[in-house]
Amino acid sequence: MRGRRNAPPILPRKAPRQDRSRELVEWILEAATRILAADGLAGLTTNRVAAVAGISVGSLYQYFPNKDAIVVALIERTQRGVAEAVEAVAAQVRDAPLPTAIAAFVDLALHAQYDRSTLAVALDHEEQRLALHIEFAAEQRRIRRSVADTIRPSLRGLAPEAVDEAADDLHLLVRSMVDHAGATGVPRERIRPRVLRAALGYLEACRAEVRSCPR
Amino acid sequence: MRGRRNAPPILPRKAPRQDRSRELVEWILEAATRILAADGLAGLTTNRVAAVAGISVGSLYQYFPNKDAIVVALIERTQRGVAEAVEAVAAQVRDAPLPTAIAAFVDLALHAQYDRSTLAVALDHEEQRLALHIEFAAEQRRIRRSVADTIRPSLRGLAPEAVDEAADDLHLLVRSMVDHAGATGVPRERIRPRVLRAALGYLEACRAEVRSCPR
DNA sequence: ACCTGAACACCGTTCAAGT
DNA sequence: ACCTGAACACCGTTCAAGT
Repeated sequence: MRGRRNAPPILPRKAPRQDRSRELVEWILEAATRILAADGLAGLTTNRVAAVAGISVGSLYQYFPNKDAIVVALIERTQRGVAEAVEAVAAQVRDAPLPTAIAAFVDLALHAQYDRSTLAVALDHEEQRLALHIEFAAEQRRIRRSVADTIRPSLRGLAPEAVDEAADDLHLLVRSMVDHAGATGVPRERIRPRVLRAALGYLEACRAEVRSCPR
Repeated sequence: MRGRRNAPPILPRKAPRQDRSRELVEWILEAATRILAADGLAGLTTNRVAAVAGISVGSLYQYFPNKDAIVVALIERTQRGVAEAVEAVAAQVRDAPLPTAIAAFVDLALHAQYDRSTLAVALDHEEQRLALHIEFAAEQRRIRRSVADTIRPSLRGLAPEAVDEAADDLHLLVRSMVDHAGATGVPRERIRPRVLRAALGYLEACRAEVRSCPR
């Protein structure tokens, strides 16, 4: 477990119980969102967030222990949206053949990568950096479950944990390829077949393994 | 081509032609290496680098236009080592069957991820951030060529550019899975078979494509 | 009890002054 | 021509002073 030592407190300082507090947190996140969308990470300073939110820096620090905590909160919010989208796709392709279902997931990833704002791109990078210090486990599990449910019928005979692992691998594989393509300027229609090949190839390899040593 | 606008000058300010200059650059990089190894990215400040290198900050800025340029230089140096290792492996498995060859590449990646210093981990993260502003193209091409040479015999009938793409995909896929496993604490022997499955599955999917529509 | 914002510590970068 | 390091601008974070 590398990189987990000395983890600074990154979570929100206190759960905003009162309405006013909740509102304040909302203002802060809204301000951060607007700044990120306009100027990216370079423009995001705590003083600017406070100014745009219409409060003082001191107040900001009452709700977030440091700057990263603001970014983490935004990432969590974004990830919730991603998890919901994945669940929606999973529901839609419940009875579709595997290649169709996988294609739907891949297209969702492509959409997320190619049709999105500076904001989302900036958050994506921070997510990778912060992932070493904090776990975005809850949303990760929702995504895993949706993918696992989708591929399970095709992997009959595989241990449940193996299906979960396959779902995680598939998720990572698709996301890595799509992210990298987007970052290096490979056009969407050029990367799509390659991602599909990787995803379906991986699943086919899993099936071959089941066939060769069934349980 | 996202993220390439406003690219600040990140390359070394001047090629150190004289011996003394070359020595200075060497001192700077050595100091940076030592600091990164000891304290990670958080400890890397230009003033500290200068102090450890035994020069003044001003001199440092004569050879590197900014802090990132130092990190980029270190990354390039590291990548040269990686490219050499890949080439060595490729030469070793030249006549081995495909699964053996792929396993050798995967083991190289596993070794790089699991048996390395704080320094390498820190550089890895910076590489992903800086990749948006600068291309580490030369070493990338060397790696691509080695992998492409290795898989080409198994992909007879595929267009040359398609083989290169497959090599890039394979590289990315292996590296992403291994990096992620290392970062989340998945033990090496648990991730190994999954990476092999992904890599070989992808290649098998490529071969299936060739068979279904030969040229 | 909570908000304010000047102040602190620190960092990347510059540039007038030296040699 | 090249090096030096104080100084500048700026940023994250704190805390004494207010209400």
